[in-house]
Amino acid sequence: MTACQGTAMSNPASPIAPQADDEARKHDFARIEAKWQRFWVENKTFATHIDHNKPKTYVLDMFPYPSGAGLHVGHPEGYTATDIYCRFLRMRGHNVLHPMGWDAFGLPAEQYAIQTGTHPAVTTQKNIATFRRQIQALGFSYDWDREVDTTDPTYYKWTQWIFLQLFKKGLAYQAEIPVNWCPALGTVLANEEVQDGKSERGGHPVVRMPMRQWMLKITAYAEELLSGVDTLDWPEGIKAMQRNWIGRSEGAEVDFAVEGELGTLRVFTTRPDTLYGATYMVIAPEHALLDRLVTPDRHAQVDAYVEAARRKSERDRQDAGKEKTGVFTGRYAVNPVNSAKIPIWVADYVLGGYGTGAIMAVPAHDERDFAFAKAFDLPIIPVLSPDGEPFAAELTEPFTDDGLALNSGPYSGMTTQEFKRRITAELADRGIGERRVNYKLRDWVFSRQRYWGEPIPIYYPIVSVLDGTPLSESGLSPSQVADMVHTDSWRVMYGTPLPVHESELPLKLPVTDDFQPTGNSEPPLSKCHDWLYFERDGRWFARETNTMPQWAGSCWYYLRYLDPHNDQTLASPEAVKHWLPVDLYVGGAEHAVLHLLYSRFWHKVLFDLGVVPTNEPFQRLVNQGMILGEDGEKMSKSRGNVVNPDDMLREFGADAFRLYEMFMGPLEATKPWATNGLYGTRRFLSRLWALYDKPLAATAPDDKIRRALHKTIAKVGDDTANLRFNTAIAAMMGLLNDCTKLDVLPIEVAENFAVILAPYAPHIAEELWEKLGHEPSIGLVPWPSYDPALCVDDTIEIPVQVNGKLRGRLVVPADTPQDVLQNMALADSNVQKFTEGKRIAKVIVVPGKMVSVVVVG
RNA sequence: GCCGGAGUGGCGGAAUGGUAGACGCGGCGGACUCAAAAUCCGUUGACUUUGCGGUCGUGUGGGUUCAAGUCCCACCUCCGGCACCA
Repeated sequence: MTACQGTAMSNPASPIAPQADDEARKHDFARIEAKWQRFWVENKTFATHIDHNKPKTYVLDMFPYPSGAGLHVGHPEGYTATDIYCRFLRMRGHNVLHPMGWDAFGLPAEQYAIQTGTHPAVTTQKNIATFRRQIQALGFSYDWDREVDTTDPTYYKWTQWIFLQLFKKGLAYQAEIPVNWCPALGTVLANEEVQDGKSERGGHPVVRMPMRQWMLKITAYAEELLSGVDTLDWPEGIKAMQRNWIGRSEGAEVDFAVEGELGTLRVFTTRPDTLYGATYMVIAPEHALLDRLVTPDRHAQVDAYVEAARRKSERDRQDAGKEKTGVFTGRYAVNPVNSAKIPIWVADYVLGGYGTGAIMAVPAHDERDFAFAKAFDLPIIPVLSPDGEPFAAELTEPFTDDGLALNSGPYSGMTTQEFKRRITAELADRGIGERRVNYKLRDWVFSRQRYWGEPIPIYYPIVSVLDGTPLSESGLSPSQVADMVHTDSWRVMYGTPLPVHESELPLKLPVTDDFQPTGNSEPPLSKCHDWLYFERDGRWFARETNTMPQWAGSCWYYLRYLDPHNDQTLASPEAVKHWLPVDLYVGGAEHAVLHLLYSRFWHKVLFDLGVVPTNEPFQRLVNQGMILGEDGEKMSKSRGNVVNPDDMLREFGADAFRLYEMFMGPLEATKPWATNGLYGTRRFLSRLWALYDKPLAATAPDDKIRRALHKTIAKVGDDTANLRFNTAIAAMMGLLNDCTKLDVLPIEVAENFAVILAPYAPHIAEELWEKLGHEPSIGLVPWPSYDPALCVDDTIEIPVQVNGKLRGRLVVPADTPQDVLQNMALADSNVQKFTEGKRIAKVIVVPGKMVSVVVVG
C-alpha cells in the first residue's frame, strides 16, 4: 500500500517551498478529469457486452437534439442521474447497457440552411461534435461504440424499413388533410407557428388547405396503448396524460330520421339515457351530409357560416372560447324514441373529426348544449334528476351527473346505468343504433413538406392523363420527365403507392444545395429531379417527396443501441431478447405524450411482427424536473438567465458540477439553479482531497468512525438504488465532516469512501484510488458491503414527551428495557416539572424510540 | 373547468406516524493575514430567559391519535398538462 504522498510537512522550509507545495497538493480537477476521461475512452472501460452471468439492466436517456446552442444545464441533470445509477449497478454486478446518440433530423438545421446556405448535414455534424465533447467532458460512462445518429443512412435505413412494415400491414395510408399553408412564405406551418390566422414569423396570412399526407393508423392500437398503460411503472401524471390523450369513451350511435326522405343522420352519444331530452341536433360544418340537408332558403346563411369556420385554424376555432355560434339548416329530424320533431343546426362546437360529426343536443344535461340552447333560445327539457322528481325551478345550469330518469316514457325512474344498457339494446333491436366506443386519439400525420428528414420509401407510376397508360418512353432525362409531369398530359399516380424494395434501402436523401421552399405546396425534394424521377423496366416513376417527421427516428432508437452495427436487421434477436425492455428511461416531461405514445405504438407493431419480445418498450420511466434560472424563471435567452455548462465546468470541474446537479434536490422536482451551490460541492471535493493527505493508518478505525462509515455505505447504497441522489450526497458530506476531525485516516475508511463516491464523482475517485496504490478503474470495484450491526448506535437519545410536548431527553444504551426507560423518564427533573401534582394516566414506551407520558388534572 | 404534482428557516432542501429543519448555500462571530481572497473553527427558525428552560412554528380551518410536516375531511395558493372529444 502506497502511503499518501501528502505527508510533506517534513519538507525543509524554504520561504517559498511550503506555498508551492500547498499549490501542488490542491485538488487539480482540470488535470485529473482530463486524465481519467482519456483513460476511460482509451481503455473502453464502459464498453458493454452481453453477459448472461449477470442480471441485465438497460438504462436509457432521452437522446438530445443537437442544437446549435449546445448543451444547457437541464440536459446533464438526467444524464448525470443515469450515469450515477449505471456506475452503481455495474459495481453491484449488473450487466449494464447505457448508450447515447443524436436525434439529429429536424427543422432548425433546415432553417439555418435556408438562411445561410450551409447544408443541414454539415450543421448537424458540427453540432453533434459539440454535444459529444460537452457530454464527454462530464465524464459519463456511455458505451460510445453504440452511438447512433438518426441522420446516418445506416440508421435511417431501418427507420424506412419499419415504415415499409407499417405500409405492408395497412397501417400507413394517404389522406387529404387540411394543413396550414402560408402562400407568402411558400411553406406549410405547424399549428404552433400560426397565430390568429397569421404566420408567427412575418405575420403573413395562413389558410387551411387540404393536402395529400401520409398517415399512420395509430388508432388501430388505441385499445392496446390504453390498456398497456396500466402495466407500466411510470409517474401517475404521465400515465394519466396518456390515458387522457387516447381518450376512450363508451356510448352509442343512434340514427335519427331526417324529414323529407333524406335518410338518417347518425350521432354518437355517451348519454343515450338522455335521448328523450334531445331538443335539437347539431352537425359539424365539415359534415358530408350538410349540403343535402340545408333547405334552399337557408343556403346562403349556412354557406357563409361554413366558409367562416373553414377559414379558422384549428387553434383559432378552439381559442374562440365558449362563445357558441351556429346556423339553423332549415331541416328537421325525428327523435326515434318519442317522434319529436327537432331542428338540425350547424355549429362549429361539433367537431367533424370525432364520433360521427353530428350530435343530438340535450341542453338540460350537457354544458355545451346548454350554452348553445341559451344563446339561440332552444327548448331545455330535463329528463333526469338526482331523485327522479322534476326540478322545482327552471334549470340555471345543466345537470350532468347520473341520477334517475324522468319524462322518459317507459324508462322513467330508471337509473342512468340501467337506462343506458336497456336503451342501447333496444335501439340495436330496432336496427337504428348500436353500442360504440370512440377515442380522441387521431391517426398520426406522418409526412412533412421538408428537406431534412428521412425520405419516405414510396414511389408512384407516371401515367397519361388521357388514357392512364404508363410513361414508358426511353431515353428521357429526369428533367424532361419533370417538364412532362408539369404539363397537363402526364401525372403522378399518387393513388398507387409502391413500396421501395427492402434491398434498396436506405433510400438516401439526395444531396442538394437548394433547400429553399418551392413556393408552391410541393416539398423541397420535388426540385431534385435526378432523384425524384427514375426509370425501371422501361417505365418512369416518381418518388414520394414528403419526408418523415422528427418523431420517426426517435421512435425506435432504443432498439438500434442494442446492435448498432448490424446491417442485416435493425437489431439481432439475441440482442433484443437479452436487453429489452428498457429498465429505466429518464427524460423530460415534455415528451409525456407524443414521443412516448408514438414509440409505444411502433414497439407494439414490431412486437406483432415478432421483431421484439416485449409488448412495451419502457418498463420504468422517470421525469427529471426542470431546472429554472437563478431568478426562478424558466431559462431562456430572452430572460438572460441561461447557465452554460461549459463555464461551470471550467470553474468548478465535472465532479463538482455533477454533485451539484444531484444535490440541488430530488431528481423529479423542478428547482432553481444557484451557482453559489457549486462552491459547496467544490469545497466538499477539496476537503475530501485534503483528507487523503492525512497519514494513513492500517489499524482498524475506532468504533465511532467505523459506525459512521458503515451507516454511510448503507445509506448511499440504498439512496442510489432508489435514485435519491441528493440525500446520498448529504450522507457523504456528513461522513467527510466526521473524518475531518481525525488525525490519521484509517485505510478501511479511505478505501471505502472512495468507492462509494465513485459513481458520483468518478474522476476524483479514480485518482484517489490510484493514490491508494490500486489499479484503475475504481468503477470495476465491487460495491462495499456493510455490517448492519454497525449501522445502529449502541447509545441513543430517547425523547420524553408529556402530553405530546418534548420535556426531556434520555441518553441510554440502545437495548435499555421498557420499564427502565419508563422509570428514567418519570424521574427526569424537567419531566417532573410537568407531571407534578397531576395524575399519570398512561405511559407509552416505544423501546429505542421514545417515551410518552399522559397526565391529567 | 378537468387531470397530475407541490406548499417546511433568508435560500435549495431533509425527516419508516415518534426529538421538525439533516446536508448545503447565505448570514454572523472568531483564527490565519499588513490587508483581502481562499482556508479553518464556532454559531445561525422566531420570540423570550443571565442560565436551565419556556412559548410559537411545516399554506388555511377542522378531525383521528399518547404523538401529525406525515393519516382523514374541507378549503386556499402555485407549477405542469389537457381543454367545446358529445
